Amino acid sequence: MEDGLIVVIFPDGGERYLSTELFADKKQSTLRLYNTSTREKEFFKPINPEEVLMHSCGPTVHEVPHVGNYRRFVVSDLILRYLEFKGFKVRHIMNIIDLNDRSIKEAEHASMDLATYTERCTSRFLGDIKNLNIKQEKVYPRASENVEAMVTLVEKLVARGHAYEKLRSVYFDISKIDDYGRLSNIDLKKVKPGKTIESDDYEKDSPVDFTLLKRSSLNELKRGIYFKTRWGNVRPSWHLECAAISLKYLADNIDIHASGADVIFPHCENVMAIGRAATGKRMANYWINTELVMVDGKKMSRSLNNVKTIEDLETMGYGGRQIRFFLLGTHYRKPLNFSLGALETARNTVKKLDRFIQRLIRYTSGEGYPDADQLVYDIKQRFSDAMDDDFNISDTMASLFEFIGKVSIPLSSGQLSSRERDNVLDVLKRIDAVLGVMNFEEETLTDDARRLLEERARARKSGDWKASDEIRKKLLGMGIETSDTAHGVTWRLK
RNA sequence: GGCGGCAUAGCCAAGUGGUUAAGGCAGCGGUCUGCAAAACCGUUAUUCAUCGGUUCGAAUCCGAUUGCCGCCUCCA
Repeated sequence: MEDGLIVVIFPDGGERYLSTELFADKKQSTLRLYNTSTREKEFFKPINPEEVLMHSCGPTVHEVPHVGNYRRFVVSDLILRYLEFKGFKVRHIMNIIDLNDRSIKEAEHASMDLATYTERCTSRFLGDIKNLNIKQEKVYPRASENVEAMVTLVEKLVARGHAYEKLRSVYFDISKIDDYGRLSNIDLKKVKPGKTIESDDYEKDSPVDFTLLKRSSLNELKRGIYFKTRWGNVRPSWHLECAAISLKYLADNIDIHASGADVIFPHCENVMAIGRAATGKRMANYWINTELVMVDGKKMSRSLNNVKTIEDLETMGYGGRQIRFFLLGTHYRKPLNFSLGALETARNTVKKLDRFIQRLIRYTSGEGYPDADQLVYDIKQRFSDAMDDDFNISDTMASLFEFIGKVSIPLSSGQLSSRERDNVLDVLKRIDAVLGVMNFEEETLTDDARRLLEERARARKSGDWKASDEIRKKLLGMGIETSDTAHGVTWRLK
């Protein structure tokens, strides 16, 4: 049989068999991704199963990126980590757009050299993604360092008749791309002309064509912001930068292109068009676009003056893990509302995870819990089922918290054996290799705190509640909470 | 105006044709405790924006209505 469906009915439901070799389909993964290009969930089939190629549109660094920007970086990170969890090796590239209209303008405002100016924002970006526990790449290709590849790409486009020069700027001719508009589902005949024309780009043959290379202005020439080409002194556009970097660092045809929902048109559409025109191939097979972060019902953006940076949130007392949890907590294709309440929820939830893990770490073993192995088996299964379904993060989290709830029973009663405890910790670590929100480091006390705890134990023994309460308050001031349980005094960091 | 999306408890959010509508946060009650805290147990939507239709059966499919959002321009 070449193709078709085999139905197997097991008397016990068959769950245990599904993860065995019997059902492992080597050719087709169980992961389904929503593809913007087809507007459907599709099974993920890598071009080369040995190495998945993925490109994420990186930040523009004319400003420090804000929380809204970081959502899609965190989502890219989740996808990357999950692919690795599934056993794929992934080559991932995130570009940094340090050469565009805005950064040139902002650098001038700040009376700074362009490179110095953008480097400030870039280093902030690199620090932020570290705080957000986003996997560090070896290299983040900068637009400014890859201009040669961009010019070569434009030469190719011109040679193939997909681009033309006009008054020392080079434009992309979209009329030669038969399926232009497919990604964004835009019918150019219906787009209102006049609305899409940039006022200074009148030289284009058609108002819908887009700029590849802009001739540098007199001011830019003076500041050294130009690149010598056969068409004149120019600088590259955003769409060209993104496409050229993807082609140079990855391949003509890659697996995943990840970006934001707000830039499907024109950006991703244009990147796709450039790739198609230059190579004749599909630039990427799967186009993933993360929805936006909203503030009071409006998109978080500089122009609406409602942005928050990671630093802002850290000043407000929220750490990287909490922010990551907040950004991850809602499915990537749904808008995410930013609010203090939502951050508070993230903080409390992360704390709940932390406490559970600390209890596991300190747990001293019991005689064993019959269901423990089954629970570990079930969470592995449910976790990957949920993530396989286009990264259904709500379902993923639900499975995680149900697991925690169920393990809490033998953990509280002291039944869990040390082997079972280790298995629980182990599966949590595997899950966190994807989620990146947990902390497995054992909490420790300072000598001072340890002494106070002992002092308080003595006070309690002698019934000196006043002294005991005072020490408790003191410890709380040091960030240590105490609990007096039937099995003795326990403590945790607040 | 064109294209697309969303509406489920106090808040956040799964579920997209069929046994009791996941999970988180917050709240409430209980166990424990000198009092707390934590932990554990229990509890919080006869109902899924509204109206109509299809169906034996609808949060889920279809139509209409209302409200909100995104893109088509800055921002990214």
